[in-house]
Amino acid sequence: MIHITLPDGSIKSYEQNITSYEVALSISEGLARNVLAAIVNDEVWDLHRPIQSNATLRLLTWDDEQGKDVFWHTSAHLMASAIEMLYPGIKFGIGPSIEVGFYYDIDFMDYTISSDDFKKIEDKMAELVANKEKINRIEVTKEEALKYFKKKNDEYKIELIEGLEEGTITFYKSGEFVDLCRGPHLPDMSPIKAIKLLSLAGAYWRGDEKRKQLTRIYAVTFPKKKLLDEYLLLLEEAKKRDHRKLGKELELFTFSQTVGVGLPIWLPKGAALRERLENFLKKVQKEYGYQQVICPHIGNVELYKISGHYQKYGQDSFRPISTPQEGEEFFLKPMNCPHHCEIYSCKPRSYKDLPLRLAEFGTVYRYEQSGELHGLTRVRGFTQDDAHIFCTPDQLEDEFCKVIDIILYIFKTLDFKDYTVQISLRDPDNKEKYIGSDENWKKAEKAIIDAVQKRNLNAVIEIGEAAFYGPKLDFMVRDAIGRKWQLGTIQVDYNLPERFDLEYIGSDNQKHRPIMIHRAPFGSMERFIAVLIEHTGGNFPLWLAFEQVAILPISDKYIEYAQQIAQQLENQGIRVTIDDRSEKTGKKIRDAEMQKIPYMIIVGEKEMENNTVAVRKHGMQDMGSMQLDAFAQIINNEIKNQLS
RNA sequence: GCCGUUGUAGCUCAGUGGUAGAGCACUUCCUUGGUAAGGAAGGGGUCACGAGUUCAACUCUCGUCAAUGGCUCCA
Repeated sequence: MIHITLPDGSIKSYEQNITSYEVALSISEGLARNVLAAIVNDEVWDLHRPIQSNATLRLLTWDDEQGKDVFWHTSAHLMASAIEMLYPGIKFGIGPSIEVGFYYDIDFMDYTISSDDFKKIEDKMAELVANKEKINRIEVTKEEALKYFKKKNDEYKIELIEGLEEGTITFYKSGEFVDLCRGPHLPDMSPIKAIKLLSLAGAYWRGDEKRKQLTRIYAVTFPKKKLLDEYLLLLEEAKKRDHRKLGKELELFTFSQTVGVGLPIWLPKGAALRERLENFLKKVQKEYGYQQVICPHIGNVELYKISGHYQKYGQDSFRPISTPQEGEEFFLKPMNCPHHCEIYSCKPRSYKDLPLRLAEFGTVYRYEQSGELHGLTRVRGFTQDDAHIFCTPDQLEDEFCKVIDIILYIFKTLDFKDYTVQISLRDPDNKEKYIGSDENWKKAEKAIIDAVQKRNLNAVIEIGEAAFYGPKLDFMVRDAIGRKWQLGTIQVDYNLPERFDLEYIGSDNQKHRPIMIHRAPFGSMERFIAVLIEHTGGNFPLWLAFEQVAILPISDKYIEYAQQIAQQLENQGIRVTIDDRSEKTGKKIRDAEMQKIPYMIIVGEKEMENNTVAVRKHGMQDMGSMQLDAFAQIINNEIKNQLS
């Protein structure tokens, strides 16, 4: 007999070689129906793998991330199996599960494939599911494994196997399809009830742009048809919220091929939105002791040689511009920090001046590969809500914490309730990618970790994700429909102060080196607004809306009354537009709704007589009539609540 | 930058080897209407750009540019 410890702490006795599936069955039939895999002693196992000695066991279902993982990983095999039957002789790269769904990288050899073929593949997959093919785990030696794939002439799998250690290698076989795989997998394909191939893309073998490009097929599967329908609905919703689409419809920004690719142009409504966000942040920063500065858009090459950016990025930047007479070279400003270092060093600094917090909405220009450009989220010219804090070592942690507070306050105000935090550290095995001494890196990394602990943030640590000059703390938010976006960033930097030879006189009358914090709560205005558009679906909070109230006179006779009302609201700082077209009320309402104007007020005979307004809120029905003052108070209260 | 897809009116899209269409938007006129589209008329396109094939190209071929889905990259 062996003892199995379950997650609730209970211990049950079973015959040796019992499987997780049998344990599930012994608990309840329903559980056995839903269980997908199991965690045996912290390792994910197949359900039918015998357990030989005492163990802890956690059964995985669709509700567990790891359960989904197994489900999708098995689905990847299912897809590969179907594709191999349809296109014999093709070769397979890798086929992992991803956050939602899975993909498989395939070398289609001489076949051409397009999304028109998806139906055919889906049908074949469904056919294999209907066969209830068992999936078997087979243990082989490395030699056997190599022999199998050499016979198949699959150089990708051969390369993968060659990279593995000597010893047992596992294959998984379902029907005729055999794949190199660590597993685990579902016992058979039958739980896969809904299948959808999503897209087709090129992907370099092993992510290396010098190697062959394979065809990647993205797909998703579910244990219930309903879940697939929900997911497809979510994708549709995401399309509706796409900031590129809404940006056009709401006239926020545009792109012009003549101006240049990746260079957004802000239209009046978008510019107003951006300005409001900037003013909001400026006000917060002022309270936190920041001072605004302004720097030019270009900087002498020398500046970037000092900062180290020239050596690191000079070749990948826009080419320098030069003066006609002297031939001096200038770069378009790719970041603000070197300029801010020059501001620091424009006069001697005392410890009494620190912390010095310099903020700038600095527009920067970076050469991004053409294939990378995407709406407002990846552009060649953008404005950072940048600031650099110069402080003493003693002040570092406190300053860092204050920056965290600003970022969290912004998230709260803009209704990003769900966020995660990532600490990005240096890859210690790849030190040549970074500049600066080991000692400084250690200090900087410790400062971040300490601040995160002090603010009780639940952060994940990523090795090798640091900037080349220092470690950083990144904030990711989840938007209203569950997608993750990277926004704010805070970075500790010991290197630039050294490179620019920044100093302050301490209380000991000695020279000391300040530490620098780079930080941008929004990241960039462009990117942040893109995320805000998708988060809100274009329904901006009242305080940010371009027009807060649309006044809709029922007919021309009431335009004058509408103008009186507009004047009174404008006197209170409320942004108003009057729709004085000779259209019917239904049409005016429809247009105001589509423009996502937060409030409409409809005025006609009744309102004019009683000196009232009929209010309608965006996305809602008629809210009835009220005095203008009462309405203005609703607006003002709503704004006050949003900004509190 | 690489691979795939796409490019027709301001927007969303149909269409054909014989020099182009719809809806919305726009202009004008009629209508003065009470909670998501009132009616009529009109203007608007070198069918992304450049070459080639053809009697003839918006349509077929090649190239360029751009958009787009990914990959690589991201101070």
